[in-house]
Amino acid sequence: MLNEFRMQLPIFQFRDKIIKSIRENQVIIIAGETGCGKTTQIPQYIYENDSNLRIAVTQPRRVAAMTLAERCSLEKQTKLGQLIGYNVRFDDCTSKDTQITFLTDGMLIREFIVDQQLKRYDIIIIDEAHERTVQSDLLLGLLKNLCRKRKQLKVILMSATMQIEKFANYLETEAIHIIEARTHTVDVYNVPIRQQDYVESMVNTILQLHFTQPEGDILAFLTGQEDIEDVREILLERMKISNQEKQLEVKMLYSALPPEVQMEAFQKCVHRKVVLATNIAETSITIDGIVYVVDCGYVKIRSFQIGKAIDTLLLAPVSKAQAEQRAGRAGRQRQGQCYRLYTQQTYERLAKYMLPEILRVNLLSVILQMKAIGIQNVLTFDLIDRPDMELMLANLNQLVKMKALDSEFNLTQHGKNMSSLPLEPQFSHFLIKAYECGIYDLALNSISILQVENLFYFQRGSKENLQKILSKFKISNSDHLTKANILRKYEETQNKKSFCKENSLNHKTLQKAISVKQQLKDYMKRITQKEFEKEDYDKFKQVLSESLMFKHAFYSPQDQAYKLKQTNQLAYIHPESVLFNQKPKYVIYNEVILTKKVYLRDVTEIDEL
DNA sequence: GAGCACTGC
Repeated sequence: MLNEFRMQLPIFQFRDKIIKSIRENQVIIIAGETGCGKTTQIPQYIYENDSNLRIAVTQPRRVAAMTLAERCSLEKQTKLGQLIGYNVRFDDCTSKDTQITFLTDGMLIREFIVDQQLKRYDIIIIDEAHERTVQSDLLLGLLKNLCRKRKQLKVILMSATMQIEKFANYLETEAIHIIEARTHTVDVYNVPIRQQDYVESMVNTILQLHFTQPEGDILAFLTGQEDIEDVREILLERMKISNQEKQLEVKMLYSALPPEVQMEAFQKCVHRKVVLATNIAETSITIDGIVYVVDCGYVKIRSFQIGKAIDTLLLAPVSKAQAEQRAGRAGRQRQGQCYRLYTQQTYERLAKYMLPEILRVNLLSVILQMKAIGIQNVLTFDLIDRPDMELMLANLNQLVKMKALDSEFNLTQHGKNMSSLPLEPQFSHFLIKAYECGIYDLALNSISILQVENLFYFQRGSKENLQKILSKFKISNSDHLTKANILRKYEETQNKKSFCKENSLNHKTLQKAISVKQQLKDYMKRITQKEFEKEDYDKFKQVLSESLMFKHAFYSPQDQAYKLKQTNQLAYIHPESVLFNQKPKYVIYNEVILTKKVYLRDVTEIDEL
C-alpha cells in the first residue's frame, strides 16, 4: 500500500502517466530537480504495477546507491537486501529475491562485461544522467545498442531539467516527463563590480552577512584546501579583533580532510555556522540548516591535455548550471539567499554546462572496458559526445603494446584478464606480470596503496615532517616500493591507530588500501594460481618499468628538470616523493600533472630507459 | 621547497 508520505510527493500525480508511458515506449526520459521523489518512487511504482519485473537503478556515487536502497526498503517495509537491495564495490547487499537493485554506474558496466544482454534486468534506470560522468555516458551508449537487440527491455533516463532535448535526440525518444519539485526560492545577488581577490571578497561577504542578516547557517564555495585555510584564518582573526558578541563558528569541508574532521561541519552549532567547502558540497554532501550560500565562482577541474599527454588540475570559472546548483543549496529548508562574488555580466558569459568528463579525460581504461564488452569498433561507437579520434586511436595502440589487444584490435586473453581488475590498464598489466614473476605480495601492497588518495594528513605548515617520515620507510629510491613498505608495516603493526598518528598517516585511507588489496587478491585468484613470493626489488622495478612503458623520463642537466621520453615535456619530481631533491638519471612515474608546475607523482628510479 | 577539486570498479 502507498502510505500518506509517498502520496504527498510531487511525483505522485504523474504515477499513472509514467506507468502508461513505460508500457508504450521502450525509452523514456524523466526530468525533475532533486526533491521531487523520482528516484525513490518510480522503481516502486513499476514494481507495484507488475511485481515480476526486475529493475536496476544506477547512481554515480556509492553512498547514494546504498542510502536510496535503504530508504525504499523502509518505505516498502521490507528487509534491506530482500526485495530491494544495493550492489556497490566491496558491498553486495542483494539476494535471489531482490527485484529492485540500486547500483553504481561502474557496477552495471561490470555486469555488461559478464552478460552483454544484461538479461538479469527487465528495466534499467540511469539516474543523474545530467552529471555526464564517463560511466553514465558509456551506459547510455550500451543501452541504446541493447534496445535494438532486446525489444522487451525498457530504459528510463532520469536527470535534472537540463539538456533534455540532447538526451531525447540521442536516445530517439519523444516520451519526456518533466516533474516540478516544490523547493523554496533563493534570492540571488551579484557583486556590482569585478572583484580582484576572491579570498578577500569571500571574507568580507561572510562577515557582512553574519552581522546584518537574520539567523541561518552559511555555506561558502571555494576551490581547494589552500583558499579554504586562507579564508578560515582571516575570518578567525577578524572575529577576534571585532570582539563582537555575535560568535561565528568556522568549519571546513574538503575531501583531503580526515573523515572525523569532516564530521564537524555537520554538527549543529550554538552560534551561526559557516562551512567553507569545495564542490564536495555541491552534489555529494548535503548540510542541514543552510540558508545562505556564497559562491566564489571558480572550481578546480581536472583535464587531460591530449597533445602534451599530461593531466592538468587548474582553476576555471563555474558553469551556469553549476552556479545554479550551488545557489540551490540555500533553498532546501526555507527561502534562502545566494551571494555571487562575480558580476551579473560575468555570469551571463559563463558556459552553460561544464564540458562532459568523457571529452576531458584519458580513455585508456574506458577503451579496454568497451573492448571487453564486445564493441568491435570503438572509434565509431555511438556516444552522446564523441571523444577525440586521435586520442582513442593512441589508446588502442597503447593497449596493443601491452598485448591487451592483438594487431587487429581484438581483445586477447591477457586483455580479458586485465579488464577483470578494477585498475588502470598499466597497473592490471603490472599485477598480472608480477604474479608470474613471483613478487605478488610486494606488487599487491604497492598497487593497493597507490590506489588510495590522501595517504598523509598534515596540519597547515607542518609538512616539513614529510620527508622525515618517508625516510623511515624508504626502499631503493622508489615511491612504489616505499609506499608498499608503509602498507606492509601497517599490516604488521598491532596498534594501528598510534602507528598512524606517529607517522601522520590517515587511518581510514590505509583501511581502504587493505580492502582494495583483499579484493585484488580475490580477483587475481581467478586469473592465476601462482602464489609464491620472493623479495626481489630489482625484479619489481623491471616489471614496473615494462608496465609503465609510456611513463619514462630522464634528467636533463641543462634544463634542471626531467624530460618525458614520449613528448619531451619538462617536468619536476613532486615534493611528496622520496626522490624529491635527488636527481636520479632515469625514472618512471605514475602520473604527470600540471598544478603550479608540471609534476611527476609516484616516482621510481631505474637503471636504464 | 610545495601542497589535488570530485567520483567509480
